Amino acid sequence: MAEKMKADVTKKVTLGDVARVAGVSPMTVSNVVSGKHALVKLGTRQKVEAAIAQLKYRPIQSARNLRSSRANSIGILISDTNPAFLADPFISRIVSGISNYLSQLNFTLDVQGTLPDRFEDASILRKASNDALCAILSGHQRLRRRHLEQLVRLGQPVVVFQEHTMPKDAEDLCLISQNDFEGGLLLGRHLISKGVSSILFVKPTRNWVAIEQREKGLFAAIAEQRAKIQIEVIMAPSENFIDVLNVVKNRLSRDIPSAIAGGTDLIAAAAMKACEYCGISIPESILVTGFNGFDVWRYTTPSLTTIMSPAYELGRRAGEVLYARLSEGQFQENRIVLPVSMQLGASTER
Amino acid sequence: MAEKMKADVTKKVTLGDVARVAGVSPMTVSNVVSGKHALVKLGTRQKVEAAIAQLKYRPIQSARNLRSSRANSIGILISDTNPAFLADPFISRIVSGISNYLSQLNFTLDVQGTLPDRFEDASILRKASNDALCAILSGHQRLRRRHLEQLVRLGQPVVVFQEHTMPKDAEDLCLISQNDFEGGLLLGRHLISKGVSSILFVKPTRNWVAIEQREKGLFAAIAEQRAKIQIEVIMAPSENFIDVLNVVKNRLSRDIPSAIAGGTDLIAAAAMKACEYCGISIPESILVTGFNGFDVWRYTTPSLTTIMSPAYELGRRAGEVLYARLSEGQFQENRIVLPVSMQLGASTER
DNA sequence: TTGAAAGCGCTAACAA
DNA sequence: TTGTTAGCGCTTTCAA
Repeated sequence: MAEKMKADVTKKVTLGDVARVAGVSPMTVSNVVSGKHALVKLGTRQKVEAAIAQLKYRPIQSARNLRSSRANSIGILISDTNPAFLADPFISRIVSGISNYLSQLNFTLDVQGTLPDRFEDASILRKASNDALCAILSGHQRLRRRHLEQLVRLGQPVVVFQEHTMPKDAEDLCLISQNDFEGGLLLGRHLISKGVSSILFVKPTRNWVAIEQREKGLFAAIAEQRAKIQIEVIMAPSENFIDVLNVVKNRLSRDIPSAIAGGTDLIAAAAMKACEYCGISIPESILVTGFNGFDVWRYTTPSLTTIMSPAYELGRRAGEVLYARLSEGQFQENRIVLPVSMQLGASTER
Repeated sequence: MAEKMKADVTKKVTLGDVARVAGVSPMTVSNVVSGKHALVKLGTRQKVEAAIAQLKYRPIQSARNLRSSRANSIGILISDTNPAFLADPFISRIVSGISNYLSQLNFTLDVQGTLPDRFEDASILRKASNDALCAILSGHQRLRRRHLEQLVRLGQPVVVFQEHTMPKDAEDLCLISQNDFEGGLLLGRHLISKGVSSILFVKPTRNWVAIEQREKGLFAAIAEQRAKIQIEVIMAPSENFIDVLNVVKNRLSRDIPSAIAGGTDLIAAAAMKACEYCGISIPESILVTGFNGFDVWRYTTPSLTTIMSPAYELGRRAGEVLYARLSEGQFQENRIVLPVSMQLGASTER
């Protein structure tokens, strides 16, 4: 008896149990649970709902998935050298955006991080458990290209963020990115309007595509204005605070450009510290801009002029596009580029 | 013929297909795929592995899960008012930690965010698709308590972060938190050692448990030293930068305490801006401390003395504890509290 | 060490 | 509007 009671508590409740209690067939319960209200008379539905509540029935997803051969689940694989891969504000916002969008559609989001050189062994790639995959790549161009091709070869819908080169025969792939070029352009125009005569662009040695685009945008702004502006690019060994600080301090000991454009907000923040250290006041003696404003720009002194990233929106769009792809059988677009906007701060205010 | 080829490409490869190609039974393939190497002769295994590679076979998770009634999956439900719920550095580190730990065990992590008042309707709670659940709660004490009880009633293993009160009859629950009290204590002792005579603790109106603990720790440090130190607590309507800035500016117009302890790093950063605005220099005229050092402390001017949060480790421990729970049938401990450490910055350096 | 049989819980397809 | 039948792809169980 005790044995039996324990079993009652432990054993999972099935559709059949609900059907028995409600006095209907399993199929009717299935229709209620799946929200196919048109197929079930109101009174029947209420009986079923009562039985579901009484038994605390929760559908076993794996059984639904197996039978319907849809997982109602998307996976996202994130390549990053930092074990706390979600700590990157760009990444965390993308993932939040896609997660929220999918939750609302009753989809699950499986999140997995990987080191760039372990990408190909990621367990999420080795089992078929998601209807589609997303990825954020990192590492050198060649490596990212290989990973992109591997994703395409899986033969399922794929969305990749912040990549630009589309592999051949990749119909079931959609690339989503923000307009980094435009961001560089906006900052360049802004600095020119402030009358700068030289710009120092600071980027990490390992420069990824977005940084390249930002740099190109900056150059384009200068070309566009036919302005006689010196532009110099220096590289820090990493995006690490101390590394950037030292490189910039060292560079500033030579002479003082009229503006520093950081490849990212964190680079700009470290550059600002370098200016402070060298006794160069911002914005009086030098202007500073960042890129991808999330929070840092608020906390720097002075507050930082930067480009606002639509990262959350990137994730949401990925959700939309994937859901449409799964419903309609193919992507409507294979490339989506979202606009950015400039956030003015005190660091260029004069 | 074209039809058939298309079908070949599209149709999913099953265990049976692999078995046929390898000339063995499905059971043998299953044993190879599941890594049960002791049960399969080396030569057989190699044949099977060749067939798997040739067919690009990936096991259908839902079928495995259904048959074995284990999902190899953990869900995490995060209650937060911010849609970009992963943008919080504490949360993003917890999730990264658990994700990495589980990936390595071939477990999946399903991530879902929810507004605090929608918690109970979260789709992750309405379907049985994970072997266990984690949660990060938010909102008022009563609400969080209700959510905790709801989680326990699901009848599956649950880990909840940063909660302290254990509901009755909750054997299958483990609470994991960092030692916020100790953090407050460390900061309090540090400030006392610097000879402060008054401390202003700044916290949000909506004060959650961790903040309470930090405050208690601060008070305990003072009690411990029998020091004649004034301590005053003020509340900002939110953790929002501008809100904190205004509240602190307003308070500083009255008089200047010898130290400000922010309930979080962001609060401390805003308080520092307020000091700057009021012409009060840090650390000469006032000391400032934060809490939960992730990145902000590096970028403030001067750099901030703060408590380093073991958030990533919290997540990793959750993974460990859950895996052990699933293997052994019960939690070994129902409460885990991880230590914190102090990070000294220039904001208290004198 | 390998294989055969059975069935996990659900829903597609069809029948009534 | 409801019910019946069959089977999704895998692993448990047992037999050889």
